[in-house]
Amino acid sequence: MSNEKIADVTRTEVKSINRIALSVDCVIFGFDENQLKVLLIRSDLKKFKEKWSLLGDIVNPKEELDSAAYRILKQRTGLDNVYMEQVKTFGSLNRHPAGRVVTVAYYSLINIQNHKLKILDNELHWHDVHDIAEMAFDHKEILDTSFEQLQRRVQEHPLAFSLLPKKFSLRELQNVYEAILNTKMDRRNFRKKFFAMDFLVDINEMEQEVPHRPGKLYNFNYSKYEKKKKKWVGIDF
Amino acid sequence: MSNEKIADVTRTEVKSINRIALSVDCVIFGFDENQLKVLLIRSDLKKFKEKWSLLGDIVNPKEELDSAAYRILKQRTGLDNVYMEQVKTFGSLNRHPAGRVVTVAYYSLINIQNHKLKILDNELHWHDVHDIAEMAFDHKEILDTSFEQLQRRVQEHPLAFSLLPKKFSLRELQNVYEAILNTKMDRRNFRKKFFAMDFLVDINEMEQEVPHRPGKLYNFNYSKYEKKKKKWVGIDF
DNA sequence: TTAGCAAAGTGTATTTTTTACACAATTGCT
DNA sequence: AGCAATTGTGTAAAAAATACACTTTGCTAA
Repeated sequence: MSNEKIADVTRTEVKSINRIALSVDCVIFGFDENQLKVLLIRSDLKKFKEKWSLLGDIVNPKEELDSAAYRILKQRTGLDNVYMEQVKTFGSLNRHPAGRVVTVAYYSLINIQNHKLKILDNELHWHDVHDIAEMAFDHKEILDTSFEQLQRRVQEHPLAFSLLPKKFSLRELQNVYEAILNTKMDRRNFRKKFFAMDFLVDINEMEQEVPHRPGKLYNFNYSKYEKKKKKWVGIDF
Repeated sequence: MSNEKIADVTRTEVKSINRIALSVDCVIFGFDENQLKVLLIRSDLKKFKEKWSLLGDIVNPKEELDSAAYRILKQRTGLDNVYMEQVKTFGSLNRHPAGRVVTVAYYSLINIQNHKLKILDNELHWHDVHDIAEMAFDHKEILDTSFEQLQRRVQEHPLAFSLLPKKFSLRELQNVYEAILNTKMDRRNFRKKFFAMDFLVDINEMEQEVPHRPGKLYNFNYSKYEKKKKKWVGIDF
């Protein structure tokens, strides 16, 4: 076969015998109790009973891939306007017991506080990313790949803010980085770096109801960031 | 729909009506005349006549995605054992005139000298990556995305060597980085950096038939690299 | 009210990494 | 023999990353 094969069918269609079931799987990350969490559902496949799986669904032939991923996210979390990124496509012949199902993996970052307001499905649970041994299908591999991609991307793009409320303290921000990168950072150097980038806006509010000196709250200024992306300094403590 | 839908069909199959044609497209990079090149074929679709397209084909339902990509590469270049990496999956509803065809993009890096020995198809041509305006389908977008991924990855992994013969001079190596990253680098600092990493093996040979002082030739020591990956220093001149 | 706790906030010195830069040596060519 | 082209080499300056400790603030509980 060669790519003329596609060409031949221009006026007809790709032979139906060559079609393959396509799904999307969403790795939904959240941040709570200073841990990076992932939203999973209890698998109801007999084969995988008691295992957890990612949130996914078959892609409709008339549906964009990204739309399918957003649809699932919306369905499961009630959330809109969420950071989402394609990770990789997994297509092992035997990855799904129902036959050949190729899946396109996405990860997304949500503010878990928002989500808590709308728990739609009590088979859904947040799991500590580092505390997951086995999963259904090849979902552990998908999760691992997504997590690695997140670790890489968070060092070069302002993703951490998607996991936090609009107002956050520097400590919370640092906690996100420490949770994702699984490291400890120096508080002073962390602050220095972020203030030097100059994308944080001091909103003149303080943390409330903390049993110690409250920290200042900040916003992330996305539009300023868009204008001077160049100035983003790698977070690689 | 929810992911129970997949579950329901465990013992049957994903409904055939939901299946989608799946293809792979290969972005095959080579390095020649100090330029980064990409191997394209003249599209024979009427709609895209006179446009160039990537090398691709439909994925057989019983074929792994990676295998399909390797199959195309082998067919078109005669080459085996080539560096290849999945880039992203493109699935716009109208990206292909034959109907819904979702395509998984791969890029690969080959030593163009090897390939020259086996030009199998005279509709194939090497194009300067920066000298491509329009392409068939959404292939320009796929090429751009792949090129950007290559630019990112080459700074963190020893990919450049895949574009060169086994024996190469430091000047050739630097030329690869300069071509991919589209920059000029300082020769002394470049040499310093690579020698510090200590993965180059001086094979005690010199360039032949150059009209000036010949440079030393080196191998890249992959096994040493595998052992101490940590020591790879980002190439970000 | 006050003492103690917990975390916020802050600056400097040291080390490491990156960058800038110029001249002698080698080979092929005429 | 001299020229052209490119290799090979070291050091100093600048920039970035790291290490590190004390004072301040607000809350809590005696």
